Amino acid sequence: MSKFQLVTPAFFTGRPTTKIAQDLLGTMLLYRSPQGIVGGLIVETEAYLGTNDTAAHAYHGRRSAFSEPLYREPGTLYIYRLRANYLLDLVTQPAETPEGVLIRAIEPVIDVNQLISNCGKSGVLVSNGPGKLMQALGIQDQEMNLQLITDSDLAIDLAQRRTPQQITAVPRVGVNAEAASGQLPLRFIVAGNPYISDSRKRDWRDDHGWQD
DNA sequence: CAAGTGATATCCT
DNA sequence: GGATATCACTTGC
Repeated sequence: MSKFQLVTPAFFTGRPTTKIAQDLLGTMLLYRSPQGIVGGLIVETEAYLGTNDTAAHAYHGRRSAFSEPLYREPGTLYIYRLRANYLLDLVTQPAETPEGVLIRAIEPVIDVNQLISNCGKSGVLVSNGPGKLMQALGIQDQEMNLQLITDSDLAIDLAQRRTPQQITAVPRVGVNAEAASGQLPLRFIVAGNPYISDSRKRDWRDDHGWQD
């Protein structure tokens, strides 16, 4: 059994959210599921920058029961439903600063068979999207919403971290290009990884974009 | 109460 | 690989 080095709330503050989003790439997302621990490497994230970000739930200071988690302490889980899907956000920055990072894709690593059977798919379809990765992990409710990651069944392990050869910043998905924040490159990907959502086969690398 | 919204499954070619 | 139908919830009016 390998040693863990789990991130604490301090990981989610002390530097810009854009930096935190990039730091999360290559870290190991773990979930203690009823069937045992499952997990994978984070390969795609998006930064959401609070009240000035037209794409953010907290744009213009909007605050409601729905967006409340964004205003809590760093390391708070923000799990919300978008139509038929559950999405996972990690809250960054101190309380009352409503910023966060959306986890958009992971590369399956721990108990891959369990991840596959949870979603009934194989290959990149297991986790190459924000809703799909939650299905693969087996999270299909909002029980952990508002929990601190350190108090939850989710964790991020730095001991099993891998280093991307190259991080590429591209515009976010589904953000109005006309809006002020539309073209900002706030989506970060591990270049060459097959599990990036909507990635092209020709962009994939044999080593999945990891060093070593 | 109506409008607006992103992700995915499934169909097709 | 591309097009399209289907899904549930939040917010502004």
